[in-house]
Amino acid sequence: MGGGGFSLPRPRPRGPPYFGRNQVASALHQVGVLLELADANVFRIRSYQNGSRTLGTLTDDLWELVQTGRLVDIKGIGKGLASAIDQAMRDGAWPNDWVELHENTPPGMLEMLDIPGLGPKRIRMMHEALGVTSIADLREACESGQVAELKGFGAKSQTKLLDGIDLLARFRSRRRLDVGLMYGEAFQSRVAAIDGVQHATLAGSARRRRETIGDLDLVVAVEEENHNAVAEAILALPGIADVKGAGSSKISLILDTEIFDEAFALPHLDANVLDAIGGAEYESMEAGGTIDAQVRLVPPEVAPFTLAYFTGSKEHNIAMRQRAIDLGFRLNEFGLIPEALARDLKGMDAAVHSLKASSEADIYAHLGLAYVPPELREDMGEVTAAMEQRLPDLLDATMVQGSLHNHTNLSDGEASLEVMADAAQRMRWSWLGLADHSPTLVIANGASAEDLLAQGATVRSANQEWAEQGKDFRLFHGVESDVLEGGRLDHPDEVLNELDYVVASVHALGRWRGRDEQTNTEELLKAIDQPATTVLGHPTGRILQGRDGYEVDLMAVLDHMAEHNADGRLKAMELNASPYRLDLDWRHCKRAKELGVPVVINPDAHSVRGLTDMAYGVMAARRGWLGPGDVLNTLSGEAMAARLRGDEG
DNA sequence: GCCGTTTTCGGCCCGACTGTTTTCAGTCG
Repeated sequence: MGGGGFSLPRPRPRGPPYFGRNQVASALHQVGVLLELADANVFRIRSYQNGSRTLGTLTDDLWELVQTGRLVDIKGIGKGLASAIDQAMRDGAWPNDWVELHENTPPGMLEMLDIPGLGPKRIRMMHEALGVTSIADLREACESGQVAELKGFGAKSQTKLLDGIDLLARFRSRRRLDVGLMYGEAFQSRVAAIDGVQHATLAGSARRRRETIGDLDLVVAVEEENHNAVAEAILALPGIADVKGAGSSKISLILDTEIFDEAFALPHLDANVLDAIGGAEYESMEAGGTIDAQVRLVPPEVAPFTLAYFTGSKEHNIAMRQRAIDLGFRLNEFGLIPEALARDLKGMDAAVHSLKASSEADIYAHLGLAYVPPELREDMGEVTAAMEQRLPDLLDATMVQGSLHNHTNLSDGEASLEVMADAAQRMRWSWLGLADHSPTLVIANGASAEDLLAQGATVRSANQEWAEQGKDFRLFHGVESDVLEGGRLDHPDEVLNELDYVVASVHALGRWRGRDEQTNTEELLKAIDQPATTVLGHPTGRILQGRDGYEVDLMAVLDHMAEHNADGRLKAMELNASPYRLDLDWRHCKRAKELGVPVVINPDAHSVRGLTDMAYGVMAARRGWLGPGDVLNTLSGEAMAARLRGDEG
């Protein structure tokens, strides 16, 4: 994550350690990709990929493991990787062969990996035979007919490559969760309505509620004899821009906005976010956008296995397969088959011997596992937890009583305090926090101290009125303060002391993205140490599909916040619920929970409709293993008031 | 390159589809 370009991370100015955990993970990922293009052993490639993944989610202090020689204790890090990491962190230089791989691989070959249907093997073949080193070269080679003459290629491959290049130029490869779910739910309901379809279920990353969705997976339960008729009906649906492939059990499509009954409309966006994702150009692209979809047609008795298989993730499936193998079974999209009966049989032939399952829960039960909710299927320890019956009870949207970070028309929100409060009550919340922008953020009409304090008076009188009416609803009055040089906040203490809470957020992305991880982390820690700071807002500043966040060691930030909380000072981490942000990332939610750092899910609403973004925040929180006790949003108005005052319990 | 209550060597998840082949390699999920 982060960093942007594809080059080995540069050492920190002060060391050792010269590299942080994220930088080592990034280097391993890059070497994995470069090895693919270099035609290396696939299992060697996988080792680098596994290593990168492991370090990306490692909670132990990597530098400490290096110093105590315990790197090899990490599962997936062996002698080879350990010695490379050890040397790099101590000396500030990556291994020579890694550097050489980079130098010997033209950057254009990396870009070609994004072309659909083209992988490392054929990129390499074209490189060696035709000297193709970029997408532009590839287009030329296709147009002049050279590619079709290569062994293993033909006229069709050549045409598909040209199509793929066009597709790459027009569309992004992944869609945000909110957009992906819109397409997915529209497609699912159209397919479910076809005669002969028993049920159609959205699987894949959409069902796991990932922050972005690559393509839609739809598992469709249909009796065998109806497969052909249903397949034909699907291919005749509106909104199919292209058919990439259609077999007896699998259909691969590209959907466009014709899939929607109503015209495709974008939500209101604040200027900041719109700018980061490309402004008006983005809006027109989104309105003309597409998404890939894979449909699997299976007999009803097989559907639970297919659904589990295509809900994934790949890593979760590998862990599940391993569990099945350990128990003497073979697990695939057709069934859970005792190895003794399956023997040499393949696919559906073997599946006739499968154990029965009427739902996914049965499959987990056959394997001695508790049911794993889709959001957790990422191989982040959920299979082991399911084995030991210690999966968390997850948060759900009905448990939410309020949120802290929302805007009114005092700064850049659309609606007044009264309208926002009314909307929150209609959502059955019992409290709402208002945190308008501070003066430094001129672009967002940051409010002066005077206006802010006047808003506080309005809040108090509104609260008094509700109390007198016996209504269980209250407003909390805060501010979203910019984090300034040296981690200072944007108002003097005497102003901040008048407020219920302070959300400290970084907005000067230009400055923060130009600096190294260590400097950013130190400045963020200082902002957290300010006595008035209650919440750290959108902690990395990322805009999904728009821009990377600034570099920061969030594990260190969370450790620091944990110390404050242990000493009785409330320092909460925001999970910004806007589908354009979903920042805190779910991987770090899990860490916050382990450390006892409270998370507060905030829609960062700039309008009444913005409050409904809360739903995406809850999805991300579930992915991060958070339960009702891990977030502030489930507290009653009274309990929340006590937490903000600093009372115990 | 990693890993080992069958192994320090020989495995490493596995099936569908496509386009090129006439038995298979590449790509994808």
